[in-house]
Amino acid sequence: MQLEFERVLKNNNQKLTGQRQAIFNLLKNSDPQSLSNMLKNSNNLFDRTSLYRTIDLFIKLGIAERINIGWKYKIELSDKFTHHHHHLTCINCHKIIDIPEESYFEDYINNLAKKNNFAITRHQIEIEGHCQNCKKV
Amino acid sequence: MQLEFERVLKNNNQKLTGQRQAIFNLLKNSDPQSLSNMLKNSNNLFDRTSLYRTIDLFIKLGIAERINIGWKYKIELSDKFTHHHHHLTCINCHKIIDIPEESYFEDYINNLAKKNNFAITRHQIEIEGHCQNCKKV
DNA sequence: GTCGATGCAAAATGTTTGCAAGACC
DNA sequence: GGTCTTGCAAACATTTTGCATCGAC
Repeated sequence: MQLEFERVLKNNNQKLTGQRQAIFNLLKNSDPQSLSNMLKNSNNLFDRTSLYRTIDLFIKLGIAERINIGWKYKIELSDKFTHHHHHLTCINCHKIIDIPEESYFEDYINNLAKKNNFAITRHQIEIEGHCQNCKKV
Repeated sequence: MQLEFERVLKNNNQKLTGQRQAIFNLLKNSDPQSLSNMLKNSNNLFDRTSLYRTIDLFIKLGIAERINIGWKYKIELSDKFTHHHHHLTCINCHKIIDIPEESYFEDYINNLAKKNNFAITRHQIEIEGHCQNCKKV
């Protein structure tokens, strides 16, 4: 995981700086996070500006992904570092449930692309609703 | 379409004001739009604040939907006023291609929700890549 | 006439930019 | 040491809030 991170940076002629490492560490083993949350947890290891620039870089290099949740978005490590998956988002408690990718989705989406003569670089399925707990209310 | 709009407002004890009508008109028969774009086209019929408040209301009432596109988002009328569909977004020319929903995919997602004890209110599939034209480049 | 919706101003929040100083290779 | 990255400050963009006024029902 750490090695893969270093490899991706090197392959793209990008330096491994303390800030980039700190941001990567925050994302590692964590639920998807908002930028403001990451800033709070920065421990002064990086500046707001660097965070924006680094997240931008991580997304370009495919290290991280942006997932949209209602009006907001959060960041998580990409499939390279986890496994390809999608999300069920609870609109009440904001819990995010990972759902594993199933080939059924892939096939469906690839088919769709072919029909439309479209070259996919990324896809995202977001499902919103109420989780088990919040349904009761 | 206009009637359905009025019906939804009335059912929810919401007033049909000039501003809400103007914003609805902007969304009608249009590609998904950003809020800033809608403001530009407001013709001084509504204020920025009202736009935010109205879009918020429209989304709560299921009149409009927010679709996320990379770092930004746009607004379009909901399925009630069009047909349920998803989007292929070209990351080069930013063209948005509508793709119709297919029932077997619905079924699949509903199943997924049942397995996770989750009550779906909305789902969205966003696919990014290069469209037919931009593939050539 | 009542009550909720609006516009305005201003604050809060989120994001980007220019540039000098610092850190990685 | 050269060059890319960073932090800072400040600009810019986006969204929210309080409050007095207005308008739909």
